[in-house]
Amino acid sequence: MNIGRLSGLTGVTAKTIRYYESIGLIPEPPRKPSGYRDYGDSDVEVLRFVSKARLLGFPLKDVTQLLSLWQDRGRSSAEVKALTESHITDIEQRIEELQSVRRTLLDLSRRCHGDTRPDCPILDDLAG
Amino acid sequence: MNIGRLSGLTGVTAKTIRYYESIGLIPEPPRKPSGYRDYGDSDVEVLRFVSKARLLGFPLKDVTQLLSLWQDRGRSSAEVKALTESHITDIEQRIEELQSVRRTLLDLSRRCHGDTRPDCPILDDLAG
DNA sequence: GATAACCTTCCAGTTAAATGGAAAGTTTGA
DNA sequence: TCAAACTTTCCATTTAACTGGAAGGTTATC
Repeated sequence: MNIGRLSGLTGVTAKTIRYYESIGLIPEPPRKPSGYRDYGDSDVEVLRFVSKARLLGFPLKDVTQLLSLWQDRGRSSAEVKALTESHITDIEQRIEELQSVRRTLLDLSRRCHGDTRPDCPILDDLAG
Repeated sequence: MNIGRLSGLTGVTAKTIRYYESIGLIPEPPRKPSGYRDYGDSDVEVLRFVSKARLLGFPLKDVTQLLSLWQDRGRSSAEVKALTESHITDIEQRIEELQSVRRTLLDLSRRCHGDTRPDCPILDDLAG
């Protein structure tokens, strides 16, 4: 199938599919005599796998590893789990940073009148 | 004072100070005969303000606005609060996205044996 | 008077993950 | 047959906020 069809079946744009190929994330497909890329059904699976992993926030570097683990019959699930846990840790770190900032901002915001007067604890804090 | 001193007093690198000047976030200071930038005490305050706002995750676009509100005696605190609340909303959105992903990953990870066997619900999910 | 430690500008590169667009070839459908 | 729709490669741009580095001028210290 053409790249457009693969794109339609996976929700990944043709542009992005070529990009994934260019960075070695997915293999180069065979070409038709015209030079058009010629994908098979298994490419649909691969690209869906990639797309799902991206939706779960795995960076492309991790996706590469996940893909190769997926295709490695001799893998240990421990490897996959380790990768995932490390990703979870990253996410939790980011969440905590955001929550800390959020608490500070909520506190400042709560104490700000939010009316026509210029007095503002938010600015006071930034200036302090 | 020289840019290095301003940097030392604020924790913002000289490189970044020049960058802030280049994008119009902070004003161009006068120059000494040598061409060196010559900052005053008020520049320390301004840069500390910027630095604090950045630590609270305000994008530079917002920092520009906050700075000008700070320097506007006729401001209404409502403007500052609105900016802050909009930023809080962004942060909450990001937190929720991360939490949703986190829940999914935790669930998958919990169900993964994490041993030498290849079976892995994480890969199954990505492939499914 | 030398040498280190500053400072200057300017241009390019970083990160991550795509996205935009031009110019040209191919296929499909009326 | 002709035009629309698709595909190709290649190069550049996007976002945000810096950071690196070269080449050269200035100031402070020994």
